[in-house]
Amino acid sequence: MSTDKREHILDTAQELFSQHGFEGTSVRVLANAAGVNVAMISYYFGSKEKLFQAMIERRAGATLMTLKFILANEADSWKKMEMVIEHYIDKMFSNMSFQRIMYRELSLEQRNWLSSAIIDIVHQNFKAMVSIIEEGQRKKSFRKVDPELTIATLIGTISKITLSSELSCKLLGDINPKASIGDETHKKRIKKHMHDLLKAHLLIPKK
Amino acid sequence: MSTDKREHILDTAQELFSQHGFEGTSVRVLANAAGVNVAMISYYFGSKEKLFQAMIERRAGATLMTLKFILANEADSWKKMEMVIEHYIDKMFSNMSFQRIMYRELSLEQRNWLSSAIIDIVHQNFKAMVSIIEEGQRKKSFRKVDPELTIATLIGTISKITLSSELSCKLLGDINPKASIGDETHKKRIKKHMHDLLKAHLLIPKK
DNA sequence: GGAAATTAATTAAACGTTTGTTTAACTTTG
DNA sequence: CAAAGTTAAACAAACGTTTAATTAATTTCC
Repeated sequence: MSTDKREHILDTAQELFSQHGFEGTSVRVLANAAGVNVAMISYYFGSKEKLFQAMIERRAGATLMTLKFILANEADSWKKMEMVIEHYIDKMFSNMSFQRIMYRELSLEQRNWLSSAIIDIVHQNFKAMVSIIEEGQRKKSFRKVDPELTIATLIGTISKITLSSELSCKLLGDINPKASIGDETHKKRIKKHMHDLLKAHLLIPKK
Repeated sequence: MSTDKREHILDTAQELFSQHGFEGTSVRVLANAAGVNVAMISYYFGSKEKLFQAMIERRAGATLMTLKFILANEADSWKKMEMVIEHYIDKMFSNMSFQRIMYRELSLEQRNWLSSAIIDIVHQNFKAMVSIIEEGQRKKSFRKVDPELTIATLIGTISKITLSSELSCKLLGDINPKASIGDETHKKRIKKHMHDLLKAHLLIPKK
């Protein structure tokens, strides 16, 4: 079984699931888009649901590694936080279709076995980020903010923008609709906003 | 046609669409859950899709009125902002199932006619909130923050938490899983966080 | 005011599609 | 020449919707 073709089916599936949802994507349309016979999906993956699982598992967990690397760093807490902002926004923007699928799946109460798996991954990332804030608070360089909700703000703001390009473009006052979201200008703007926001929120102002 | 029964079908639809999505909810299951015959859905609403539209239109636009009321207030900008935080969080928590459907729909590229309608509503709310920040900046009581992204943070943080109760409970370190999210303790905690966050972000610290 | 006529509401069954999956025959590959 | 890959066709089950028959409610008329 050629790995290329398998990967190509997974790529197509990710794109279509992101656009139309799992239930909204038929295996026939999917196979057509990937340029393979319908039977190949069962042949390669066993079933549509197992294809979905394979697609998730391919990408999941990739974020955690970089986070642990940042965490192990010698830098002070705010420097770490800056690195997390930078890294997390890059990650989200380069993985938009996958992020959409993941968060949509979490908001559904179908396929609970999958939700639990996703929650585990998200939870690990979340804890890693929270620990940076807690460290900063122990070192008295961060204020006594709500650590969990502060991270929820970071993640929530970014996924809000990532989730619907069409909406975001309109809200952020953009002219050209589809193309622009996720481009460098936007990314920079969001990075600056998150940086300013968390700086004002976390850092104790110097006298 | 009894309005009660129509409303009851819409209630059931909202609950099931919220849990399993539009494509994931069959008209038979829906009719069964509502305790009516399958044919009644076509009879009352014309089609499954028109039922969906009716369900959206029933709730949409309700937020805007209160916002305009706050906007027309005599209070200073920060007071207005505090009112928005209070009102918006209450609204989101009392309408969780509907919010899930709305944001899920926005992240899909199905039914574009509906997405546009939803975007219009969200956009109006969004603009109203942005205008408060811009007013505060004109009056020199708010800092030169990014107005659009600041509102995106407010909305994003809350919908992040509203979207998946299961995840939120785990992330916010809760013991009992389903029941607690959306209760008063949580709501207060989120309100305090948003209040502190936006205060630090928006207000110019006194010398 | 009550029987008759008319309209509205409700039902079970059937409709034609589309769904995900499997089969069996065929082709390519090592 | 056996194993793996690929195909079109067929599978049963589920889908949204419609039909035709029946019951309930409302209106009409004397």
